[in-house]
Amino acid sequence: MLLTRLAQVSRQVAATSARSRKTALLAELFRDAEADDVPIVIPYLAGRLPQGRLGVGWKVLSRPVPPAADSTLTVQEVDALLSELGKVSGPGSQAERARLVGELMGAATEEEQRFLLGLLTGEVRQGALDAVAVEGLAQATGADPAAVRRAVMLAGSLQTVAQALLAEGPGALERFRLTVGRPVLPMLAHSASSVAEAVEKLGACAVEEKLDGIRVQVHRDGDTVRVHTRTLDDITGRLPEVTAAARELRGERFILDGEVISFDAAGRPRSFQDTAGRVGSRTDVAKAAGEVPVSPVFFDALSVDGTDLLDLPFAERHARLARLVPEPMRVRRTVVSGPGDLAAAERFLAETLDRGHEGVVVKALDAPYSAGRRGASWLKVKPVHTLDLVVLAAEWGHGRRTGKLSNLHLGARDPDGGFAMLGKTFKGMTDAMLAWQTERLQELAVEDDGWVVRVRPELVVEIAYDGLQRSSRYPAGVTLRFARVVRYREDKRPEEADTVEALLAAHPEVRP
DNA sequence: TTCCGACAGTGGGGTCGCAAT
DNA sequence: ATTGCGACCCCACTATCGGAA
Repeated sequence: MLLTRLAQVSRQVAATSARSRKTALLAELFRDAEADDVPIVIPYLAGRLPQGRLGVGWKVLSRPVPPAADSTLTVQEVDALLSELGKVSGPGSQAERARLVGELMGAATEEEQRFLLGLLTGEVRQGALDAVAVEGLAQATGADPAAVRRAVMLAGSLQTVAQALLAEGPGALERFRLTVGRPVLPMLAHSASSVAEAVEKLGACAVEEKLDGIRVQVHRDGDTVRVHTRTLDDITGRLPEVTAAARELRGERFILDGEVISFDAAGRPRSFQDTAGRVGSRTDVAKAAGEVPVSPVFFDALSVDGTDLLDLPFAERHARLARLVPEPMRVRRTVVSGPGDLAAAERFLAETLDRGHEGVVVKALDAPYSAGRRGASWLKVKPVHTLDLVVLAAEWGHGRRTGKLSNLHLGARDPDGGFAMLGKTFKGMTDAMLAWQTERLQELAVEDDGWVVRVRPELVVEIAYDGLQRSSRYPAGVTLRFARVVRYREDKRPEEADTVEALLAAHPEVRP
């Protein structure tokens, strides 16, 4: 199949807002794909490369290459070249990657270049990713969409399911069952603003501590243990403690879901930055493990001794987990019967925060494990802090925010009477707020370099955030975690904004 | 007819590893 | 030795579509 066909469909998909139309366009393309093209066409139209990321970013891609006049590239040729690109390493590799990218782009028409650019940066922006591709695949093969979705979650891969489905038809879906050793997409949580709201929604539920570490899925089959992240990357080699812990358990075959986190000598959780740095270390794992040891803490069991537990209610899955995993290796929890039992849930949250954790996850006791979904039956509750900060500058937005001032630079008052930048945010704004702030900030503008618009520090904005973290980038030595706009405070003057000093005093556990 | 679940988009900060300087 | 880039951890929030209620 020619690349131009994919580029055209991608453009058409982007041009329509109706999901049903997007699905139909993808289905038509998938039907036409030859068997050899399927493993390439499917991921491409889901906005991903089958090879994963290739070490090519904006630096290389921003160099313009004159487009070809005619469409001659086949998807096979593109795939072969990108596979080659992925193998390049060592001295001179940046130049070699740039050369290969230049070769590819030079053979592509303007429309094809745009499509390839989206694929290589992971930003196709066609309003359709995996979920719409799955729907299109079901339509193309006449399979039940829910069955296809489930197979994709269990296989952890759209491409594998697509190949089987297009080659063999809907019967092939049977093959994709939960298998020890093959990672499945993990279940995710929604947010709730309070424990009361969460318990009200869920009724009988477990309230579990939420650890601020790295999500892991641990598979053990006899002596073989594999550890995967939320995106199913294999990180077994970086976490010898987890492998050892899994081997100690009194079960030969299982899949467990949990979090990896580092505790200090006093048993308090280390900061997310410390845990993440440890888990990210690959070159000298033994040294990293000596300095920042990590522990697995589990909260769910997907499979035990060959039995698939996914469709069992959480209460039963947890009972199996408790039989397999001793207490210190399980998340602390309390079970409440419903809104009448709210006090117990609130008390548990307070204790969890006292122990230094992030918050809690409230889970319905009767819910199955919804692999790959952001199920409404898990609700996380974290305390939210707010500050009144001053807008120092704003950046012009992209995509649907083109022409709008979007990303705000936020400052707190510093001791010299000026403002210290604490970070940026683009979150929390409605379209109306975007329009309003674009107008208002341009009135305050003192400089516009086409990217950042600096403004007189006069506009006060209320910002919600999850906590402070160390920063080497910002002048106060700290930055806000997950900052988002709550509302503008036109009733406040910049002299009334919060100070760096007060912020640091509110978070004694973080020292710049 | 209205409501709500699921998705995609719009980007944030830190840290590590690697190659270039 | 330092710097810059890319990958990958963590993530919040809004708009929109289309099926459920």
